[in-house]
Amino acid sequence: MNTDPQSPIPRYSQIKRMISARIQSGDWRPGDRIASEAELVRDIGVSRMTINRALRELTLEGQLIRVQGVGTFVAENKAQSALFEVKNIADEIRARGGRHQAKVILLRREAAGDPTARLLEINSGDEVYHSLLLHLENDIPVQIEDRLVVPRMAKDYLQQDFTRITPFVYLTEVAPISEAEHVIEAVLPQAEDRRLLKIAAKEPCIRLHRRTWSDGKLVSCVDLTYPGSRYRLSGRFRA
Amino acid sequence: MNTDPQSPIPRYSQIKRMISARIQSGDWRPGDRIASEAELVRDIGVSRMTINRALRELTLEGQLIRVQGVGTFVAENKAQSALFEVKNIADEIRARGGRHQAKVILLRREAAGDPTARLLEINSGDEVYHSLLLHLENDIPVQIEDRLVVPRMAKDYLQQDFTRITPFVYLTEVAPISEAEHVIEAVLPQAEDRRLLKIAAKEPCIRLHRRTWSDGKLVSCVDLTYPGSRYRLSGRFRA
DNA sequence: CTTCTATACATGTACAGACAAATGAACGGA
DNA sequence: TCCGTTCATTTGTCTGTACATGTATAGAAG
Repeated sequence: MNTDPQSPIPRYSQIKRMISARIQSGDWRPGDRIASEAELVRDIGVSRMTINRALRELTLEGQLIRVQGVGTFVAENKAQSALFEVKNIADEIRARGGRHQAKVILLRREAAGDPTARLLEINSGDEVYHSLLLHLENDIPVQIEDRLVVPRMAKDYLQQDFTRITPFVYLTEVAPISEAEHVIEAVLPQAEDRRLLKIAAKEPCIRLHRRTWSDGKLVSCVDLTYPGSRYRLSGRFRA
Repeated sequence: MNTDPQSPIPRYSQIKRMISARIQSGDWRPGDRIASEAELVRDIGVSRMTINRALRELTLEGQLIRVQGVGTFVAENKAQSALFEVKNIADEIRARGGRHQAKVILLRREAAGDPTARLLEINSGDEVYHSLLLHLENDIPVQIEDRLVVPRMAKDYLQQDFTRITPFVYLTEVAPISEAEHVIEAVLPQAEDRRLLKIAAKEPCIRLHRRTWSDGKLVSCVDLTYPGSRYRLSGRFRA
C-alpha cells in the first residue's frame, strides 16, 4: 500500500482511492464485506482515525455501507429510477417490463461554437463529440437524447454501437460520475423534436438538462426531452 | 452551548445544527467570517477534532467555505430553486433579492374523495385540509401551491395566516420532513391556473407533485405549478 | 429445544497533542 | 518605495488512546 507520508495527497484520500478502485474494478463485489478497521490499520500502517475517515466518507458517497458491530460492505449498485440520481433510461424501461430500443439519429465530431464551449468548459473551436438518439419503449418514442461529450474524457465515444449500449452506460464505464448538475424546464418542442417523438404541436415536453463530472472534470452535457403526455420524472428520497 | 455528553445526539452533530441554525436564521450572513476552530473550542468546550468534523461536514454540504490560513465563512446562497432539496419558495425568492408575497385563494376542510384518500393513505370520506395559494415574486405570479394536509399531523393548519408563514414552514415546524417523494411533469394549464399565473393558453408549465412524510407518517401532498417561461428547477449534487 | 447471558468484535464518537501548509501582516533592508 | 523575511494565525492532517454502542455467537440455564 502506497501511503507515503511525504506525498501531497492526504493518506485518507489515498485510502479512499485504493478502496474505490477495488470496487470499480470489480475486485470487490457489491455485498462483499471488506476488512475491518483494525485489519486495515494493521495492513496499511496508519491510525484507525485515518482509516475511519476514509471509510466514513466513502459511506457518505454511497460506495460503502457500514453496520455498527458487524462490518463494512460494498454497497449494491444503485437500482436507479430516482429523479435525484443519474439514471439510465434502458434500465428504467426494462425495470417496468418494457422493451427498450434506441435509434441513432446523429453521431459525429464537431467544432465547438462559443456557447457550446462555455457549456463544456473548453475553448471555442475545440473538437467535441455529438450524438442524437431517440429512445423507444415498445416502439413508442419516449426520449430524445441530445448529447455533447468532451473527447479527452471518452476517446472511443464515436466508435460505440449505441443501439446496444446506451451512451450513459458507456460513459459511466470510462468515466464514473462524481458529480451532476440538473436543470428541468417545460418547453414546447420544435418541429424536429415533434416529428421524432410523434406528438402534436401544442403538447408540452419536459426537458432535463444534465451536466456530469468525473473526478472533477466535465465529461458530458446532455438534453433529455420527454413527451409530457407519456412521461413523468419521479423520485423519492430521505431527508 | 448545550452539548451534553449524555445526549444520544453526537456533539459534532449538535454543533452542526447550531451553526446551521445561525445561518438559516440570518444571524450569520453569507460572506461573514465565523469563529475560528480555536475560538469555538474555547467557547463550546469540546476538542478541536470535534469542531473540525462539524465544520468539515458543513463545508461538504455547501453551507460553509473554508480557506486554510484565513478562516471559515458562510457560503453564498445558491440563487436557484433547489430541485433535490425540499425548500421554501419564500426563502428562495428572498435569497435572490426578490420580494415574496402569498395570496390565499382557498383554505378549508373537505371530505376526501376516493383518489385523494389513496394519495394521502387515509380512508375515503375522512376529513382533509385543503389550501390553494398563489406565490408572487415582486408582484409577478411564480407558483400555484395546491396542498392537501392530513389533519392529525397538523391540527392547527386552518388557523394559520399563510400570508405571513408559508405552509411549508408551518408544516416543517410541526412535523419535520423525514422523507419526500417527487413527480415532475409538463402540463398545459387549465383556465383557472392560467388566470392565476397570468399566462397565455399555450404556455407549458412545470408541475411538481410532492408528498412528504414525517417520522414515517404521511403529512402532506402538494402540487406546485410553475410557469414554464419564468421558472426552472435546478440542482447539483455529488454522486 | 428454547431462552438468557457473557463475551468478543466491529463501528461510532471524543479527546489531547503534534506537525504541516497556507495566508496575511508586521518588519527591515536595499 | 519595493521586496524579501519573519511571525502569528488558521485550517488540514495524523496519531494514539479511550470509551460507547450495536451485533453475533457460544455456552449456560431452564
